[in-house]
Amino acid sequence: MDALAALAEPTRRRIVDALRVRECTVSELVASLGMSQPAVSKHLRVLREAGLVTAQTRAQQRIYRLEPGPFRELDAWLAPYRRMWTHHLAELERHLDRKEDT
Amino acid sequence: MDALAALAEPTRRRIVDALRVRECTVSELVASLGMSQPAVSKHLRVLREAGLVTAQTRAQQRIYRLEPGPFRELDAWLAPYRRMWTHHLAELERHLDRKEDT
DNA sequence: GCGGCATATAACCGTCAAGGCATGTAGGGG
DNA sequence: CCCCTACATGCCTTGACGGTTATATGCCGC
Repeated sequence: MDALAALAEPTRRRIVDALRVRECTVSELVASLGMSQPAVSKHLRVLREAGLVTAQTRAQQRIYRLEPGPFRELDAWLAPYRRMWTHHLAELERHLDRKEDT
Repeated sequence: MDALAALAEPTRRRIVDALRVRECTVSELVASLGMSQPAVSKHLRVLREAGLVTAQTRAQQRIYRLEPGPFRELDAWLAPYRRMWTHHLAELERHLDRKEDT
């Protein structure tokens, strides 16, 4: 779950949120984030090493896009916890049913 | 998504993994984690402030249990990304269908 | 009330990450 | 070739974090 650590950073979440809409070059991300270019490149490196994004070279530009794998892993990790609130919902329903009887 | 930052820590993930099975006192967590009690208490504080756990006082013990809310939020945040790999799977299926034709 | 148990907080230290600036590198255009 | 563009990397500083030991707080039994 290395992806989780990478996504803990607000800036990096902003990056993946942007990439979810469409793939972007570094310059586009720099513009939309209002941060220095080296800072953005460093965040992209972290995301790359976590496998969350990949870069494709076109001329001098690097086009970054999301990679689904780690998101699936995160989803799988979260799965057992999903049972928690579905169970809660079931309990709530039972409770409401009992109240309806009275 | 403050919960994400809290869950980025491996030790804190071990704690929530333990609490997923059953609610625990601090001493039980200290024993199962093999760490000093203050360290565990600090992690529990972070988890509390992120709303991931709540504590119930019984005598001198604090019984910690998971709170579903933030996990649901995390799930909701992840939802749009889920579309990503389901879409990929659909593409893969189409690809395989085409190969089957040849 | 007092001593002891369970937990929280305080003070401190080492480490690490995020941001800035300056510089390196690679590819295209003139 | 040269230079400019687009990006990566190195270095530095600062602030936050995880761990420790020592100490405070809160609650029970006697």
